[in-house]
Amino acid sequence: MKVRTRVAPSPTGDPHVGTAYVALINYCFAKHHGGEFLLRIEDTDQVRSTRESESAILDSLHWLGLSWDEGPDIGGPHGPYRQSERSEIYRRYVQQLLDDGHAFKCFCTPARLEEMRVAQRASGQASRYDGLCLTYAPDEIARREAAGEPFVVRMKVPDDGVCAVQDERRGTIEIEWKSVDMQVLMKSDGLPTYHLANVVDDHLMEITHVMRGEEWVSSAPKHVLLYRYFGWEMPKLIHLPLLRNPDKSKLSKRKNPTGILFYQAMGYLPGALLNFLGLLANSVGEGHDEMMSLAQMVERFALEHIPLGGPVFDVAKLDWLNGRYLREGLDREAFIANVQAWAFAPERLARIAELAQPRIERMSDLGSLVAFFFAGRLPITAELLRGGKLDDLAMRQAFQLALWELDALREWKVAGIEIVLKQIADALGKKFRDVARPFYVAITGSPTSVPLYDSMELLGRDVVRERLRGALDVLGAPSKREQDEWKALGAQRAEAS
RNA sequence: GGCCCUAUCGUCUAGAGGCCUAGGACGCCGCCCUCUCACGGCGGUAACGCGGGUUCGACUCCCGCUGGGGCUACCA
Repeated sequence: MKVRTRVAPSPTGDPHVGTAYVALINYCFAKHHGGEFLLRIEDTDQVRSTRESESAILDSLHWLGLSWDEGPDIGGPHGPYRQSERSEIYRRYVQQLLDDGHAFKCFCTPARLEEMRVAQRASGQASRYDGLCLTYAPDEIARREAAGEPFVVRMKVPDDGVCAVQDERRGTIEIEWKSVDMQVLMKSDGLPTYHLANVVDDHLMEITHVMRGEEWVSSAPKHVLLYRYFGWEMPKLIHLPLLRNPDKSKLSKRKNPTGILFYQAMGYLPGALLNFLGLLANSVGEGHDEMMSLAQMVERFALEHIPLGGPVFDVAKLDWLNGRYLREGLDREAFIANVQAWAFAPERLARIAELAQPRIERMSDLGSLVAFFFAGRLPITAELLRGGKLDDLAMRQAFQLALWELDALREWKVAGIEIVLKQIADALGKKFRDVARPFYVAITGSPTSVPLYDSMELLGRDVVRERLRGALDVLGAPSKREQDEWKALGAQRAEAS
């Protein structure tokens, strides 16, 4: 049987290096065995999923040099490849489970469920649906449904015994059924949850090997059970380690740049980033050069060399590799072409020109005026930040608030950025003019520069986040306690507006 | 709190009972090259978390502890 793997990102934010990591492993494994690799979009979360995010993810993976045999952009024989377009399929399978008595309708309110969980936790129990709606007679269920009560569909889960999950890399993982929750399979909006959609799609798309993040280990029994209920053959399971921050916690943008777009903006070469992820995905044997192409990674790929412990994303090593790509991997022409594409892409250059042209008297003024567009972290000093009217506390609060609110921004555009910064001034009870100054310093490196919002938009969310974090570090990163207090500032603002 | 995963230099890792006085890569330090810097070359620093077993022998197998991580949603 032909090996078929997939990567199934959820389009709920900026493209993440973790997605690329999982995609790379799935790609290498499939291609190493002469199989197929496909991409599926898991956008069943209507609230958080966006089309912008989806295309950003696809673009990023393409930029890295990854390609797929089937996917939402290119189609294929098992489509559609976007879960939001497969609702009818899931509805049918949910109905089948209902008919077979493997699932049931649940009318419990969020409040009741919350109360139940609090009680369970207090008594040292695993959090698990207590089965109330399982006790209703058919006519009771029909009555509630007819009355228009919202409901979800949950899967039935055995009360006793253990579920043996077979992981091709980790061996057998045993989890007691009583610690497995009666998972919601279909939300009250009629859309499936991950668990149902994932199992149905993997089966229909003939996936043979599911290689996914370690965070899914604990819900694997639910998937095993669903395959059993449907009478389908289980694909092989391989749980991949999670990439980590230097402090070993799960890689997060709060602590580290996690966006593929960030590495793009910083001038890393796609091959270098992909190569680096490959180093974390599959150890290179001694005597082999660590610098390798995708084809070489495919060639050398071995399941048993996937690490089990979560590797720290070590930017220093990425930097070294990228340096080699820059000086060994490119001839003079290619180097120039890359620099041109990175720094002087036509639209970007046009925007920068628009900002700079009115503000210069000699073309030689250009360098210092717009240099910050072509830099990573800026060498900001506390003295420079302190030149305005805000004291350290106010500046730190402003930066921290900005970090939070800017992350929550759906669209990274001038308009949204402006609103966020103005609201921060309000929340702090300061004049916007005074609040703006430290932002100019943090973002552009100078209190006087080209317009701030445009600069921020052009720089991109990830680079802005890094610079704000850098400025905050210079003044002193807020303590846990300060952060808790400051969160209220943001909340008050939200209520007021 | 409950359940699960995991554990070799600061970091990524090799190691599948004797080949280990534990190897490689990044980082760091030193030397060389050199108009500076970088590159490059050479050398150095640095690890088997702890305690019990099993065995003639354990970094390698088993158990416990500890550390780290994940999950615990009508998010994925």
